Amino acid sequence: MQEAISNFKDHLKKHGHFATKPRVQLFKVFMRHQSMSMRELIEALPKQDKSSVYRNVDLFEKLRVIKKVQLGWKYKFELSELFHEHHHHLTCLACERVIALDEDLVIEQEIARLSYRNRFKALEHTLEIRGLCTDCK
Amino acid sequence: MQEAISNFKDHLKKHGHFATKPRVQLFKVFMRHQSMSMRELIEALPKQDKSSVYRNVDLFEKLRVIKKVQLGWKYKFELSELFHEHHHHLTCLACERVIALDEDLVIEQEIARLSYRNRFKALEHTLEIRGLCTDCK
DNA sequence: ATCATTTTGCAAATAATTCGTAATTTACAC
DNA sequence: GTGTAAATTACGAATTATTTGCAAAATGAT
Repeated sequence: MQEAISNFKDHLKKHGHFATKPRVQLFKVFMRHQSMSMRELIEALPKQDKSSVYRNVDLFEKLRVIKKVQLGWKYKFELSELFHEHHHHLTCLACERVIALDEDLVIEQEIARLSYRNRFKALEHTLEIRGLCTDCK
Repeated sequence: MQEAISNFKDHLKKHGHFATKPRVQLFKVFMRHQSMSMRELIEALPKQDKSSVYRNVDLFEKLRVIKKVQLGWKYKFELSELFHEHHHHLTCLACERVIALDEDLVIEQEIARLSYRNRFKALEHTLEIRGLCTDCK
């Protein structure tokens, strides 16, 4: 917990940015939630001006602190593999429930193989499987 | 080509919607392009009112004619596997170039396995690998 | 503590999306 | 083809989301 925060601060500084209070607060919001939409972030930080939230979300994305993920019809943000265990998503198109899957070695390996074959340096990836969950199908 | 269009029309009718001229035009735009953003769609159909484009994109998404995909920092729409060969994406975060990969059996199989294990009916999926292409790394 | 620089908050501008409604178009029965 | 009911469209207006400019506040280094 504390370690993640100081890693985060180092990450910002290493890239020439200040580890300000609003940024740490934003980071903590991401630590508390699996994924957050822009609207949810703004609501979770009522003291902060929303343009600052926008700016910092952009910055976090550029620095790969967070990444954008699709979840059903929406897109949200969540901590990148630099700050959180990697996982994949099953999203129910009916009830919009999201099931997070643990890292899958078969898929990770295949992604490594595909990247290598295309002389591509893979930094991150997202896999979303959309369909119907047990209750909805 | 013609066949895809009549399949599309049947698909609409089967689900209780009219195969109108604006919808067929929109479908043709998707046939001509790998992927399109909302803005690109509106620009590609200057005769159509943009609220109609929005409504039809929503409808297409609901009927799974198209699906939303992430491409780098943006998201776009492209024909779903019902109307186009399935594929995955490598996106360069620096130059934003997108490399489309052919269907990959290892990944498809693993997705089938994961879905089965979670009693989930998978309808579609998207995989995006983000990183740096040969020229940018 | 001081200074140069970055970042924030605020207000205003711009862009994206949704909504209401009248006019048009569609599918279908004749 | 013509008529008809229902769906869909275009248009304008309203909302919502995102971006921008700038003064004030906060940051890290000295």
